[in-house]
Amino acid sequence: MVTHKRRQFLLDMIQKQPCLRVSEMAEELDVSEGTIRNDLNALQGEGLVKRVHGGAVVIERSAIGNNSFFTRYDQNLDRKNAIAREAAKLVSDGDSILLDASSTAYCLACALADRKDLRVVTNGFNTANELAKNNSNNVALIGGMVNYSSSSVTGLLSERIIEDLHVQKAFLSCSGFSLERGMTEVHLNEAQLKRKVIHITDQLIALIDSSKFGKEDMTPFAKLENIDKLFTDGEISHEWKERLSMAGIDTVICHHEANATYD
Amino acid sequence: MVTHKRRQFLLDMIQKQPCLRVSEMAEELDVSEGTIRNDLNALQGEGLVKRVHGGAVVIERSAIGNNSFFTRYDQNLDRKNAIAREAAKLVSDGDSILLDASSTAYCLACALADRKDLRVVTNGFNTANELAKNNSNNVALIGGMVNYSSSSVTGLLSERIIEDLHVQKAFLSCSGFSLERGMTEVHLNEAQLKRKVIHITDQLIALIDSSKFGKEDMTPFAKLENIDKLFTDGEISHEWKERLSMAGIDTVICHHEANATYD
DNA sequence: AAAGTATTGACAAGAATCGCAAATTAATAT
DNA sequence: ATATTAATTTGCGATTCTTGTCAATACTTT
Repeated sequence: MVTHKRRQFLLDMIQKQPCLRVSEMAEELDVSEGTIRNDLNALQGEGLVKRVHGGAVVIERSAIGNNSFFTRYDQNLDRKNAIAREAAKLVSDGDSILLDASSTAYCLACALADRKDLRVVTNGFNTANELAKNNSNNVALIGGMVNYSSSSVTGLLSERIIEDLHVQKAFLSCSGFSLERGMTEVHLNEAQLKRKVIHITDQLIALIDSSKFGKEDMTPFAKLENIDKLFTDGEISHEWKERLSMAGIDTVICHHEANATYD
Repeated sequence: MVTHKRRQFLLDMIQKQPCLRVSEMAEELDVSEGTIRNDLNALQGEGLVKRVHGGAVVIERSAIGNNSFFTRYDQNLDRKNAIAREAAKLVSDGDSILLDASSTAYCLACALADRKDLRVVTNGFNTANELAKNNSNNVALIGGMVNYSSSSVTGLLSERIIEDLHVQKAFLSCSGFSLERGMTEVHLNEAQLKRKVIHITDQLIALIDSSKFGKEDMTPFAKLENIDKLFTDGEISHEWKERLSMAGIDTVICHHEANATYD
């Protein structure tokens, strides 16, 4: 309770005066610097601020669309950020990568803010926009039919373009995952696009938060053997951990460092 | 934080006064020149500035702050809305139309909110998003390289896709207009895209607010005889009204509230 | 063209800050 | 009252930032 209040207060402080040192905040609130650091990291986990050396800055939410993308984005944000943080380690300056239109991929895009000279292909508006903020990056948005609710494009135009591209790493999410059918997707269009992606990437990296395991949706697009690396979060069950291991899938479990706050 | 804040501040300084020496900045901010150099190099790494001997210049003035699309959008909003309101009358349910990424086209998109079953092609994020809110519409976003500052896509991908499409009406804006060179555009990419558009549309409808008349920018993309109809606002000078009339251009003057006058 | 001045990147020393993990304290449940 | 869990503090090695120095490079002036 006290901690929650303090964090709200911190948010206010940062908003009003964005050049505070950790030490100043610690003194102001009469707690140790370590606590402030914990708070700042927790707030970062919730996607409310971005840490910078010496403090934190408020995050300005992308201008495009106050639609349902961000409601999806808010769900399980900590898990997604944990996954994004780990997955980001696979990307170096100058890499060519592909991201889908999922909110997890958007988190990854945010986590790549300090990379340079990336060549990015994506079909997500917000992801494209986020990465295009950095002028050294080269961001290609795949064309196609616009889906307002997911802020993405799919369809024939997209698929034909994809065929002519090639990337080192493709980061794909899915709406369901099972050992039998691999990665599955609710929407046919999305799945078709992702199928094509598999053919034009050196590595397929799956970003699958723990809630997706055991669900099977309409359209499968990637079998287990297509997956080069799988990132998931710490909430995954022991059973599934076991199964993935047995299936020989290179799995990374991403724990979020900052514990969830409660009211 | 101090360092992040300082770098933001540096960006501002450079933007406002692009020929500052490192030594001046160092004194102004009360840090060593080495620090300024580090900052400048870091900002260059983020693709925000380009180093030059003695200082740095901004890469793209507009890309620094928040998404500049909406700052452009706010300028002369009345005029744009007047134009959009009139131009919208040309569009009926079920039409296939093309809109560019300009803020005027975005106004038009907003004015088309109550149309149904439109088939739309555009290269502007916000325009696409606005029209895709209506589920009965079919909105295609042209793929290509993302330009953050204008929230649009251009480039080779876009151009190839355009060639395979066809629309009844294309609504294009421009950054300059003269009788000799017709519609001109500051950015080469934009102009190239628009040139292609002319070939795949039955009608070209020009949306040109009065501030553009008499300006000539780098790249021409449409001659007078390409223009089927021209919409502008009431602030246009008598001279230009005369000239357009003499040139035989079908012009519509759009007044803020009252009805438009037709010549 | 040569001399003179300014600016540069690179490096190293020192300071500030960071993340991590273990220890301590507070809160809550048994 | 005691055990358990969450929150905070503390200490320490690692990292990042700042600054000053210095040789190399780029501009200016003569």
